[in-house]
Amino acid sequence: MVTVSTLKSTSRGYHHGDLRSALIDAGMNALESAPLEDISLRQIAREVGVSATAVYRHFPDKRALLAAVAHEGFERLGAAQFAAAEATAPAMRFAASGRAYVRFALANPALFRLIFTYGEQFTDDNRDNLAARLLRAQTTEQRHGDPDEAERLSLQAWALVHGLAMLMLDGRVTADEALIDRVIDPATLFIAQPRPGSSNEESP
Amino acid sequence: MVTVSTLKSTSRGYHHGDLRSALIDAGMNALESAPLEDISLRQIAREVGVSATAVYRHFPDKRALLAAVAHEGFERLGAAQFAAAEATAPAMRFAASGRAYVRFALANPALFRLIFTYGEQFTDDNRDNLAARLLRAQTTEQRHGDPDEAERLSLQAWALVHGLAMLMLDGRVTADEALIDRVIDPATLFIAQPRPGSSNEESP
DNA sequence: GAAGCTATGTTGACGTCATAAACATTAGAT
DNA sequence: ATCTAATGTTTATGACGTCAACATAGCTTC
Repeated sequence: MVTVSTLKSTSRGYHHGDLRSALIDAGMNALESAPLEDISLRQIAREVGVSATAVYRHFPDKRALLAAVAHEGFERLGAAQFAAAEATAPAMRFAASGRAYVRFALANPALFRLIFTYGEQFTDDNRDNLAARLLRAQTTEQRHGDPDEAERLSLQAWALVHGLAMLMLDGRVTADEALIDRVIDPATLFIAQPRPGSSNEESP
Repeated sequence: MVTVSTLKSTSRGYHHGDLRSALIDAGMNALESAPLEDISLRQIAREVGVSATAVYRHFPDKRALLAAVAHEGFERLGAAQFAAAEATAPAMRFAASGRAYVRFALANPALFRLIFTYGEQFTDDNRDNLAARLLRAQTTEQRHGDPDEAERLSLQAWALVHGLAMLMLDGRVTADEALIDRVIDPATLFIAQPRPGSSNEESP
């Protein structure tokens, strides 16, 4: 998190050294103490000790700066999930990385919102990041290699944890650790395989 | 949606007649053609044909005006879910109201975001609105009256559809009707009752 | 080394925003 | 009819994102 620019910032001059990284760091810091809508380009520039317009040498606009912060945040989210999975027994890893997702959101509310609000759209280039690979691997294993079912499970699992995180951030659901465990419960969620002939069983 | 104030607005004088409702209507309209972050108090006032500061006679600040719009939006979301459930065979109603939730979000992206960003916090007074009652009734039926399990299912179902809606709005998942059906699939979601002793069955 | 080019900063300005204070108008009660 | 409270307007303040014009300094090339 501390970059070359941070070290250089005490020592002068007209030129900063690594302003781009410093701006991203400052943006990340700002998000830790203020909600997303209060983050201003001018404030970030002030933090770094540079004029507001200097930002435009490195980013086309405010949105692009925040998108860079979001990118870094997304990496951290993936890393947090990965670490949680690694620290858990294999059979529980899927649920563990889901819980890590929600906990990350609660620990970094503004950053989490930023990731999904100002985040870059997914393209073939960036779709395959750490978190996505982890999810894909886990769901493929859960579905014993069936790619369609793994795809479905991926979406269901992602939607579930993302929705829970959002509802908790927005105060619609109490942000409580026990509640996270209760919602992300492998025993009550996501039937291992669709029961044969069960697709239309719902109609009377 | 068209209120008295809208009708009176052509025949105006110094006083507006029903400015409060007119501002809410104008806010609702604005959200249909602009993203949430572009909505300004001044623009809404301009739309109604009144000075920006007149708003403060009816709302303490911009946030309060938007909260009023959010309140109205939440009612509409609940009504959309209710209508979808009514138009569906009883056994499919739970899934139908979930799909309606996601479709409402896709049809009203800015309003949907507003509802959960600027929405009032839940209190004992307002927690029990139309959507909440519907969800509670449906989950209680699905769990044959077990209140704990109904509570859990409520959260799981809400988180799932909310997450799916958000991911689609944010462009992380393609906003596709078929995909909604695939994710909200009663056959692969939410085991009817937790299987006895199945908590640790996840390991291969 | 000196000269020049280019990357990287700064200054100042513009239009917009939310909001506050002081003032104007009008609808209703007396 | 007059008074008063509710409801709008004008004007002003400070912050914002962004643009255009200008300043500085680090690097390359001789």
